[in-house]
Amino acid sequence: MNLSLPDQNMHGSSEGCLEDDKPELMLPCFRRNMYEEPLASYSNGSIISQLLRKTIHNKRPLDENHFYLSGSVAAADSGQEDQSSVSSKDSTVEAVSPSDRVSTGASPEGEHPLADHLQAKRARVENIIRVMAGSPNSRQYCDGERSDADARETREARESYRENKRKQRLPQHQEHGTAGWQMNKKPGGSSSSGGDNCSTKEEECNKLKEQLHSMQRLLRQLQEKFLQVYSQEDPEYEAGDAAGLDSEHDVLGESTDACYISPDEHFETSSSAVTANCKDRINPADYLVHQRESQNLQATLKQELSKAVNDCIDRVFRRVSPTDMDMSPQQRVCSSPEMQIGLGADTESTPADHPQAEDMPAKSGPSEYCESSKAQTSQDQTEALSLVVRKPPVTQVGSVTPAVKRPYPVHQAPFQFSYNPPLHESHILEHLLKYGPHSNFGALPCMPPSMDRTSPDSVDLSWDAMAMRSKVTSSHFGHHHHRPSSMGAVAVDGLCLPHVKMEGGELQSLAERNPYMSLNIQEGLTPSHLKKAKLMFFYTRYPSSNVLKTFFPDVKFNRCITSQLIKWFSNFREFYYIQMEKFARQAIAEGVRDVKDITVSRDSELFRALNMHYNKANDFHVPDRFLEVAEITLHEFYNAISSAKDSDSSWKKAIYKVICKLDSEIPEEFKTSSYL
DNA sequence: TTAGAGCCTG
DNA sequence: CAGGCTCTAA
Repeated sequence: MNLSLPDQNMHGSSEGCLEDDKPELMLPCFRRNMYEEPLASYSNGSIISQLLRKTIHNKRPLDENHFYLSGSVAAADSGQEDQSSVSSKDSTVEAVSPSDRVSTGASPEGEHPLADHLQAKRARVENIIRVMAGSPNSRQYCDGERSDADARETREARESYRENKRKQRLPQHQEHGTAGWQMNKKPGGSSSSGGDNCSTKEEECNKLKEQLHSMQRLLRQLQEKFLQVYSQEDPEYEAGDAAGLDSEHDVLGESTDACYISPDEHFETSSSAVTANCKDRINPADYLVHQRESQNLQATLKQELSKAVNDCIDRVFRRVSPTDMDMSPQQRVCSSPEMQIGLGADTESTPADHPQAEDMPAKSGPSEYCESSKAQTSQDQTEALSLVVRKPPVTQVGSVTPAVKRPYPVHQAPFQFSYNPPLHESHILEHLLKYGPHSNFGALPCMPPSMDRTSPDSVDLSWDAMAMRSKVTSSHFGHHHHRPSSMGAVAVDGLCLPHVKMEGGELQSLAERNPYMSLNIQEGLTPSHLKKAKLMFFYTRYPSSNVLKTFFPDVKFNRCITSQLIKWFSNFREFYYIQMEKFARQAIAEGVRDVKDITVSRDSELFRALNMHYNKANDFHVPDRFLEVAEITLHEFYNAISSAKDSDSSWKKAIYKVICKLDSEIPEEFKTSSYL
C-alpha cells in the first residue's frame, strides 16, 4: 500500500528525541532577541555610535517640537501599540524609555556631561534601528489576536533586554566618549582621532563601511517592506496604519516617494528629534558650521553607501553565479535580496506564492535537487497554490500556471538543508523582509539561491515541516538522501527527520509561544484542508475533534474551525449515506436477492461515485478497508430497505451506529500539515 | 449549557 | 459545502 509507513523509526525513538530536541526546535533564530543580535552587533560595531557622535556634535536641534511630538505620540500610543505601525510607535516609545528619561529629563540643565546625552541619543537611535528590525513581526498582530498582556510582556522583555545591553555598553562609551566618533575601538586599538595610523583607520573604515552597508540594506528592505505592507493593508486597517505610517514619516522625516531613506538621513532626522533637548547647550554661532559639516558628512555617507551597495550587489552576483550559471536571468535576479526588493511587489510575492512543483521526479538526490529546482519555473505551478491561505495581498504572480497532476503524494525531501549553514538571524530577517510575515519559511535564505524561489518545497510547507527542516539544518543529518518515488510527503518528512515528530497540540502550543512560528498556523481552513479531510474520510467517518486537532496541526483551532471541520465530515457522511441508500435501492430494484451478491470493488459504480467525491483527483490510493466498510454499509442499507425498515423515520440510525464503529486508524502521514 | 449528529435547504 | 434547525447526550 502506498501509504504504509516506511519510517518506522519515526516512532519510538522520535518520541524520545522530542523532549530533548524541544529547546532546539524552538529555533534560536525564532527567538525574538535573536533578531536583535545582528543589530546589537551593529551597535557594538558602533557605526551608529559613530554617526551619532559625529552628528550630534554637528547637528543642532532644529525643532524642539519634534521631540515633544515624538514623545507625546509615544505616550499616547504606548498602551495601544500592536498596530501595523509599531515600528514608528515603538521607535518613539523606546525613545522615551524610562532610562532615557532619567538621563535626559531629570536634569535638563546640564548637570550631566554631554556624553550622557549622547549616550541617550545613541541608545535611542539604536533602539529605533532594532525596533525596525523586529517590527515586521509585530505586523501580524494587527489581526488583533494577540492580547495586550502578550504585547506588554514582549515589549518589556525586549526593553529589558535592550537595557541590559545598553548598560553593559555604557562604561565603554563613557571611556571613549570624549574621543569623538571612534568610540567603538577595541580596547587595545589606537585612538584614531588623530588619524596617525592610516592603515588601521582604513581597515576600520572598511569595517564600518561594511557594517553601514549591511545596515543600509536591511533598512532599505525594511522600509520597502513596510511600504508594501501598508499599501496592501485591508481597508479597515488602512486608516490606523496610515496614521501610524504618517507618524513614522513624521518621526523619521522620510518621504513617501523615496521608498528608501538613506541611513544617514534617517539617522539624522531621528537624532534631530532625540537631540532636541540638547538644543540650548549648543552654541548658536556654531550652528551653521555644524550644519555644513553635517551635510558634508551626509554627502560623503551617501556616496560611500552607494559604493558599498554596488559592491554588495556585485558580491552577491559573484557568489550566486558560480552555482547558478544555468539560471534564467529572472531566477538569478530573484536570488539577490536586493534585486528582489528592487523588483517590487510582483517578484516579492513570488516566493510565497510559488507553488510546489508536484510533477517533479520524485526521486532526486542532493545533486539532482538543484538541477530539478532550476527546471522549475513559475509555469510549473499547480493547485498546491491554494494550500496556504494568504491574506489579501500582493499580486499573485504564480497563480496563472496550469495545474499539473502528480501521483499522489509526491514531495521533495528536504535533505538539501543539511548542506546549508545554520539559519542566521539576519536570514530570518531577510526572509521576513522578502516574503512578509505571512509567508512561510520554506524559502528561507538558508537555501541555496537557486532554490530560493524555485524549490518545489519552498511554498507549501507549513511551519511544522519547516521546523523539522530547520532542525535538520542544525543537526546531524547526512543520510536518508534517497527515498522511493512513491513515498508520500509525510513519509519523506518522517524518513528524513525521524527524530523531530510532534503532535498537533505541541505544534500548536509551540507556535503560539512563538510568534514567528505561528505565522504558518492557518487562521482558517483551506481547500487543501478540505481535500485532506476528504481523504481522511476514507479512514474515519466519525472523527473526534481531538483527532481533527491532531491531524490538522497547522490549523489554529477555535470553536468555529472545529465546527467547520466537523461539519465537513457531517457533509461527507451525508453524501456517503445517500450514495449507499441509492445503490442499495438500486440493487433491490435490480432484483438482487442475496446481500452477498452485493459487493463493492474499485470497479463498482458506487466506489467510483465515492472516489469522485472524496478523491476527485484520483491521486490517492483508497485503502481496501474503505471498500470493506462501504460494502458493509451497503449491505446494511440493503437489509434495512429490503426488510422495509425504512418506513421507520429513524431507520438509518441503526446503520449509523454500525458504521461508526468501523472507523480505522488514520495513517500517521496525515498528521503532517505538509501532507498535501 | 454545550457539542455534535443529522436533516433540510440553498 | 454551509447555514439553520432540531434533537440528544453529557
